Amino acid sequence: MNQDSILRSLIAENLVSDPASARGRLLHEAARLFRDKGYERTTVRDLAAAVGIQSGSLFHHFRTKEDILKAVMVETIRLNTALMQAAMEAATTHRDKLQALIRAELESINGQTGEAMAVLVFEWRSLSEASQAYVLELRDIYEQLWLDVLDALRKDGVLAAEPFVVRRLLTGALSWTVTWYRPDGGLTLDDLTEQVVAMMGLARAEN
Amino acid sequence: MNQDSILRSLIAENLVSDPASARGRLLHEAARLFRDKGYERTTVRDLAAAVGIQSGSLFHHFRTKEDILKAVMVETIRLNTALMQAAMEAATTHRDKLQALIRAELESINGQTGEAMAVLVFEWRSLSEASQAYVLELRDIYEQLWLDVLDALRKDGVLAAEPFVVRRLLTGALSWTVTWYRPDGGLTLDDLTEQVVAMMGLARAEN
DNA sequence: CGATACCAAGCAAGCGCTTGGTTTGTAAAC
DNA sequence: GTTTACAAACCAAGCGCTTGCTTGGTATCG
Repeated sequence: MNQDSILRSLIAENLVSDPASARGRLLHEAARLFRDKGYERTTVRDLAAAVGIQSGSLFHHFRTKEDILKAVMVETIRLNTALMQAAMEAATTHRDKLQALIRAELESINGQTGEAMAVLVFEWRSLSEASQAYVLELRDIYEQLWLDVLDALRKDGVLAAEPFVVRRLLTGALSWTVTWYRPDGGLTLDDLTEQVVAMMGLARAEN
Repeated sequence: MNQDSILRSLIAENLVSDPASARGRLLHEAARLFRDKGYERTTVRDLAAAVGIQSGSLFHHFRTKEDILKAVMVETIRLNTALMQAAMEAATTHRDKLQALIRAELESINGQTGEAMAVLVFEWRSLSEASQAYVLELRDIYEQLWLDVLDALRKDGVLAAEPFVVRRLLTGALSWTVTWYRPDGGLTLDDLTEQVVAMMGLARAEN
């Protein structure tokens, strides 16, 4: 399953919005605005203008402004969980599975869904507690993917640190790339993936 | 020079505010509120109430609300640059210098100045561009501390990845701890420092 | 004809900040 | 040692504007 077919099957199951639909376009623009200016600084008038409607008309599609933020986050997590799963299943060794996860997360953060992923990281506090709880549940699913692979590497003796600590350190390291990584800067995502693996002392040459 | 004497000499030079002064107390409360609720969600009425004055009286001490955010960030960077420098000078080998820097940054993020450091990380976009430029200048000073040490480790052959990439990955990994690390969770800051070093394949046993 | 998608207008609340005036601390003048 | 002078610190009130959201109505389309 490639990225596109994963997206299409999620749309078919009504788990994410079709980017071509009115709702999908709004969520895409919302992600961009929320990332660029932050959730609080983005007004419903900004959001409406971005898709060419009146501010009041937004509330025909979403009950509240916060619902828009929640939808951005929920759909992003759903898509990325599916992408991670696919990426990992394609790899064989534990080390390659980790590399595949790192690569996939970097792709999520710095690729097509980057705007939405940045929102997920930096606008967390703007969600109501109830919504946070719901999003956290979804998150746990793909966190487990990481922990399983890291546990295996630990048992292989190639990872010296605690898996759950490593995962959290990696979450920070990879999320943070959104603030500095630019694909046109002479460093490809593959390069960056290798750098992360190298920093962990897991570079291929040493294996 | 211990932490306290560093703080006192910065106060004497008027580079950071005395925590006991009106200004110092306000900045402390502001850091807490900004971290807990975010800059935008914190009103000048919240800030004033936190120090027991009327909202209008704030503007006797600061020209604008943004000036308060800027002051929190600037003073935090000044203090931490001084702390980093001191921590590093106390160590001898390159590896120990790196460990000292990691330990010092974790302390900054999760210790006394943690609230202000979290603001520095998460409220960056709320600063005007002019203020951002000014804060960035201050930041460069201590980023160079890191790069020098990482360069040396690279030349020693114990670090396989690019120093500037490693620094950015570490920035993310360490900053992110503010979202999950709790000192009462059975993991001390020393433990955490060792975990970071271990993740990089630089654990002492292997040296 | 009924549902869906939208517009035009505006409301109530909350926002950062200003204003004019009062209290408080300090130190020289008498 | 009281008086005078003055600035710093603060209050009470509220202004002008923006905010998220509502309302009542209209176009579009199967």
